[in-house]
Amino acid sequence: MTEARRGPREHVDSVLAALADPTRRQLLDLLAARGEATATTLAESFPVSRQAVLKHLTILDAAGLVTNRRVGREVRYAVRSAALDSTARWMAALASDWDRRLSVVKRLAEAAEREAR
Amino acid sequence: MTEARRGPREHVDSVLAALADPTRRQLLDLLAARGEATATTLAESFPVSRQAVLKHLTILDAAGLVTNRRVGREVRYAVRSAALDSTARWMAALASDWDRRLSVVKRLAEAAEREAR
DNA sequence: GACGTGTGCAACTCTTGAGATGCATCATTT
DNA sequence: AAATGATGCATCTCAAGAGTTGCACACGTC
Repeated sequence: MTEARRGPREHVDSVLAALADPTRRQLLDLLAARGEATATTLAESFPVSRQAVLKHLTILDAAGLVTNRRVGREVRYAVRSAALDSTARWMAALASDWDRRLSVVKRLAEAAEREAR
Repeated sequence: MTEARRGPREHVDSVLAALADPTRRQLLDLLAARGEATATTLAESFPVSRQAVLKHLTILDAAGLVTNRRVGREVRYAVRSAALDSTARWMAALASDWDRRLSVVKRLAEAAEREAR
């Protein structure tokens, strides 16, 4: 179940929730450094249990930030930058949207002040 | 205490943690629409109490996403897009960094395969 | 200076999520 | 098919965070 189909809103939601945890960000960094790794391998270079790592990987997978493929008896995970990239774009758009609205409010305030004179 | 001085790492951390909550994102949207508002006013158009709104505003303030100024006996909050913008840049940089590392790993894998032949 | 309204603080409840443990299961290897 | 090593699942604990309620304090107004 590698990433379910969802609207952009829920997508952003899950990515932000996934990135909110410091452990998951470290995990992503480690994964990016190795290219591909299993939950068991990752847990060895990590201060938490394999099951904890697996939970995080499941969450990251639901957010579309990682993918997994089965190779023999092991499941290898890899980073998937697309979801992160789209969320970055969303944030940038939101930031500029705020700026737009704020400048509008500012203009209105100035107009009201001129009116009051 | 409008946004403490911190390194870029902790900054990103607090922004992501702040944005992880859906209620806070709605709150930011509402704030951006009004330009400026008090915790009491915001709570009136919101399904939560004033204290709950205030808590969220405190967290958003710590993340640098809002500012507050005192006007008479009320405290008015406003959106501050700078922190969001810088976090968006951080995410985009991270995404491209992953891409870079992944392509390196891919090249190494191909080289190893040629070697094996 | 008294009254009303908005803000600030503290304690409490309740849910969520991180982490651990134990055991079952499934695929390779001999 | 037996043994080994990896994954998968269920349950438990514990701490953090969202939300509420109640009350004290501060600021403008009459």
